[in-house]
Amino acid sequence: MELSSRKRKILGLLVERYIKTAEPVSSGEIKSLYGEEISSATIRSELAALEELGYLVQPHVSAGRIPTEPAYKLYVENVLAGEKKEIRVAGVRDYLGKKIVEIEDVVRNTARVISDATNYTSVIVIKNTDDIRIREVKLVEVDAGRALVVIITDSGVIKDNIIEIPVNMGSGYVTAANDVINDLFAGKTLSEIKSQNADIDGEMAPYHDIFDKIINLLEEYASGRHDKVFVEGTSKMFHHPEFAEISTAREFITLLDEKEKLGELMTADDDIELSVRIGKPDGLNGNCSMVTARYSIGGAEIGKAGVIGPERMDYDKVVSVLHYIQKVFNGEAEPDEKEKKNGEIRKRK
Amino acid sequence: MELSSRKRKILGLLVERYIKTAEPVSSGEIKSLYGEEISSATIRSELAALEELGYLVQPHVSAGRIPTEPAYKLYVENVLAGEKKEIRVAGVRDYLGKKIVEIEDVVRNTARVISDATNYTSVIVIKNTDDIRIREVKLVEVDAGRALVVIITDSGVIKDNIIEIPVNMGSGYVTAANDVINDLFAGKTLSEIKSQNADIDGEMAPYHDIFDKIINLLEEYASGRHDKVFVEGTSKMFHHPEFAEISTAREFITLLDEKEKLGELMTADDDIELSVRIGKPDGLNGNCSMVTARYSIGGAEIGKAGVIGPERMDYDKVVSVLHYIQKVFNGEAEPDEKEKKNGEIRKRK
DNA sequence: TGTTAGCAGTCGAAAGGTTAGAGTGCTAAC
DNA sequence: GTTAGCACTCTAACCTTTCGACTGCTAACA
Repeated sequence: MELSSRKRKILGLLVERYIKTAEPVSSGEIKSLYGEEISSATIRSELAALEELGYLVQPHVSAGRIPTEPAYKLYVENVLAGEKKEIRVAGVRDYLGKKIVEIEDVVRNTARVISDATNYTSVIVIKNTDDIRIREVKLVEVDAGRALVVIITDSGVIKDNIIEIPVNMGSGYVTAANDVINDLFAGKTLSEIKSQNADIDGEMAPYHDIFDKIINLLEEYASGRHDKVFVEGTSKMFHHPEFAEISTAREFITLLDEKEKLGELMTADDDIELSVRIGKPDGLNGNCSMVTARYSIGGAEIGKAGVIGPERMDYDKVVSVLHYIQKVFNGEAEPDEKEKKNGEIRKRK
Repeated sequence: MELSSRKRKILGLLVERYIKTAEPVSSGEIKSLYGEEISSATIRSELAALEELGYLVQPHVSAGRIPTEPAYKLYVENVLAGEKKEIRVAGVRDYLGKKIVEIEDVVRNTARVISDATNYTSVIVIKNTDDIRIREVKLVEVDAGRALVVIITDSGVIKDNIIEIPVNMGSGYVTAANDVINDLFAGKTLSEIKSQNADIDGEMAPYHDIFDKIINLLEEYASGRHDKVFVEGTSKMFHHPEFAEISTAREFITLLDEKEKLGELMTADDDIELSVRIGKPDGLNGNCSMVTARYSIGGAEIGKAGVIGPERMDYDKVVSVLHYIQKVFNGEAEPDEKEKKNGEIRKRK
């Protein structure tokens, strides 16, 4: 059912007001925000109607009204449909332009910037790419027909695996295999190696079996890896009155503490470029909301960045900030004046 | 001034009791804990004396007493001097024995185990080892006399550095330099490379200058890196009544949020094997304590693991747990029965 | 039919008052 | 030096009262 335009206006004002003050909004307040001349009694009857429709509730009879979940949803629809506010977040490029880059630092800094700009807790998930890079492979014969495999990758070590090897292949077989295999794997990513697969027949044939087994190990390893979750600005929650109650704060911190669960929550709406989830995203008990954005560097999707905060969240601001960060990472945002000067160098990435 | 043995006993009982209940302890309670026959009036006069000496305070006149900082310090001295409780923490070896190991996972798991075993928030710092491993060095001539250097290390990329190169060295000079330099650096750690320094005269001489410049870049990079800080079990703080007040909780979370500061705090007492700091460790306002232990793997010091909690902390348990973890990492702890079975394989690390 | 002023009614938050009980310090006796 | 006894203090919990913020309703008006 469509709302009358006056109802929509009143509801919009009320939501915005409540986002700002966190206090129930009275008919009088709306009257003074309304612009045109209108009596509070008229507003009261509209409010009563909106309450009937489920958009508002009263904490108690002698209080103003506060928005419900559907009201926020309606509000966010408008925010997303309208022009995005032009927000420029200072400091993002400072570290992106730096000469020395550690990926973790970039992520941590970005999370911090988002948190500082929005004043909410920010979460970034780096999706587990299963393209691991192999540094070294070692084969050690332990007894006839069995060899120990140790694989050193960029992110860790795969050890203590025994594989079967062909017997009766002569004394130098394992050391030879070690060299061949290591040549095939070292410095490459798993997908690069797999695409070589076709080429390794011919003289490599005797090692084909071992090759396959190691690929299996790597794939098992890749599937067991999990996304990395970064949280910044946890203490920001205390800036918002909904977390003044210790029990609410506890629930919130507990969620942030369970990184795996949090990661799943973040990556749930994976097909949506910019997703807003309002109220109890499954597993979150307090009335919280999450806004998450996919982000990619140079076209490749890296993961998700987002914000978690109270249902009464400044969606407009949060959406704008996340949108801006997205653009910066995609290289779409125009640089600031002062940045233009040394743009030539900075563009190299 | 030495305390009489009765005073010491009473103070010890009171501290232990308070650690358990978090409530002011009355003379009557101590009477019932005391063992021998003694009247509460006698205890009261002893308590009054201990208060005079600064070991106790009363929240108000009709309440029992709670220990002060000096009282905890005295108590901890006894804990550290006495035999460490034999604590065995389940699950530590589970992941240490795993076939697939990512360093971050080990750290995160360890932190989680410490937190779960102690019921406090746990912090682990991995000290920045300045022994970076270089994966690849690229030299690209940009114009006469200048080349762009890109260094790829295990932990990140050093880019956008322009160095001066000798002119008039012929057309192939930079590409040749690129190969030589890359051979010298790739796959080695910074300290390994530096120890090669002497050997690179002779035919390498023309590249010596570039070599030095790259070493400089790497050293600058190494000095700019910082320790990695892992926090687990933040929500555990809510299990303790001192954090029921929102302001205390906020201070605590804020500290945990500032990772750099936290890292500094953790690594402050770096010469002490197992350090206990009680009450306001500089920068911590709430009355908190930290217990930290150095830990090493295979002799090499890796960093620090510790626990942060209220001043009223179960020091005995925390010290025992950290001590046990230390032993496990040093390979000193005896394996459990069931672990002995597949010990041969597990010992390889 | 929609809008408005006026007014009675409701409810929470703040302030003040009372009570019960826990624990002390002091005193006097042993 | 130790102890029983007792008066005293102070908090936490509970009640009561008051104040004022808003509302819903009613009746009048355009």
